[in-house]
Amino acid sequence: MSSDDFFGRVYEVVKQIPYGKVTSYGAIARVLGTPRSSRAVGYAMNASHNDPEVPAHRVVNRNGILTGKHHFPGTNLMRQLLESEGLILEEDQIKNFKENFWDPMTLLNMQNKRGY
DNA sequence: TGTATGACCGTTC
DNA sequence: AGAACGGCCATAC
Repeated sequence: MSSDDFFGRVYEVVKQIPYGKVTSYGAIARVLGTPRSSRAVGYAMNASHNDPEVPAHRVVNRNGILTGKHHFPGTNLMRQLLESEGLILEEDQIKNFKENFWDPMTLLNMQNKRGY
């Protein structure tokens, strides 16, 4: 994938989300340098089925709500995937969202500290 | 080339 | 504090 491919960049960020952690569309948009493109991030996730490597279930909205649940096969797949990673869900909302939120910008800071 | 759509977000009533 | 509105960006047709 080329670095000017928006979808590709979104997928690269999503792939970096640690196991058991989640992030938001807006956070991804910010780290890509386009803070207002959160909707486009969601659009990219809609097409993420092209790349099975992308853990799309770890991306929720800023309220920790599983807005993309209905885009997964089955009825509760997204929820089950998150629960299997140790997250606690209240209906379709992540209960301990703040504690398990992972900001992609953290990764960039780490890379910068490493001298890159 | 122009219009319509969406797995969103921040601000404003 | 909760609901409603508008804006913004990248695709699809």
